Amino acid sequence: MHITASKLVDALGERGYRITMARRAVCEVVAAAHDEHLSAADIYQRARETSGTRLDRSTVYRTLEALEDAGLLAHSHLGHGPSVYHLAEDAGHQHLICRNCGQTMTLPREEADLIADAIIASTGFVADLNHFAVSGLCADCAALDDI
Amino acid sequence: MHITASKLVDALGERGYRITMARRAVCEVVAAAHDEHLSAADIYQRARETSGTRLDRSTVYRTLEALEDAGLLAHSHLGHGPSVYHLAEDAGHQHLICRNCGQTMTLPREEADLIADAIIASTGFVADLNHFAVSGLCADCAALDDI
DNA sequence: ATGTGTGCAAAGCATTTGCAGCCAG
DNA sequence: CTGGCTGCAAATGCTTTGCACACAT
Repeated sequence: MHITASKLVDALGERGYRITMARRAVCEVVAAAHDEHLSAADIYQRARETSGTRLDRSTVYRTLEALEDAGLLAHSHLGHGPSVYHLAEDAGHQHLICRNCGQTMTLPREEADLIADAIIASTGFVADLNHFAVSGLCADCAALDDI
Repeated sequence: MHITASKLVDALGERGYRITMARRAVCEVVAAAHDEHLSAADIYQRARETSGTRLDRSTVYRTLEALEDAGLLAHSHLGHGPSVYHLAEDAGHQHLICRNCGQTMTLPREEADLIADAIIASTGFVADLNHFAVSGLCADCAALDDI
């Protein structure tokens, strides 16, 4: 099951954050977008559309920061573009982004966990895979071998 | 042995790039900085100091681009800051950056290769580890467990 | 009432681009 | 001599910040 917008809002409330229209709007968008890779700009645009409210980019950033602080949301850096946000519960996988075609895919959680375990065993470093993507060539582009 | 500035310059020449003062200056800095993580701003500053020449940021970026195009240089994204550049021959390891103390360390090449192999086996994706860092907590910060 | 959250505007930072002149080939 | 390369300046894209007012508590 996926977390609902009201759960996000409630969690913010419990953390001492005030519940406002702007925050509600951002929570709706974020909750509705499970699995999608939304940039701050995407969230801003959708939040404006769904809630006719007047809403500023900076408010979106501040709300996303609050959600991250509350441990409900996380952002990843997929490539050279803007950061993308996703629910914390959707985390744990590793993003793979093809430097040739730009396609992004994911490495399943179990695989990612194996890698994280290997890194811990060898260095003691507790890796938070999925914060940064891994760049490379997808199977299709690698097959072209003329990159 | 490490590559020298003149080898970098020569390689640019062979690729059809013209040899200029600006390019020489950038090559000196890059060749002298093996193993260091230099941002474009660092390179700009050092290149200005070492070669009294007048030099512009944009020229540095353009030269770095030329060096990358020639396969001599690569850049990595270590964190939220600027990209860092290093000689292509120094690549192959995976950067680990602690989200708490900001310290960066490296995962040895053999470990990184094992991971890359696991990713290929499971998805066909040819990972270029070391382009993006892995975020997480270093052993020391993880031990604090109050993050 | 009080101070947190808001929109607005402007700054910030890393990087890119347009352009007219310069210099390597 | 000719086009690639330069410095300069300005623009870009994403994100952050300062501020006075608004509103959730």
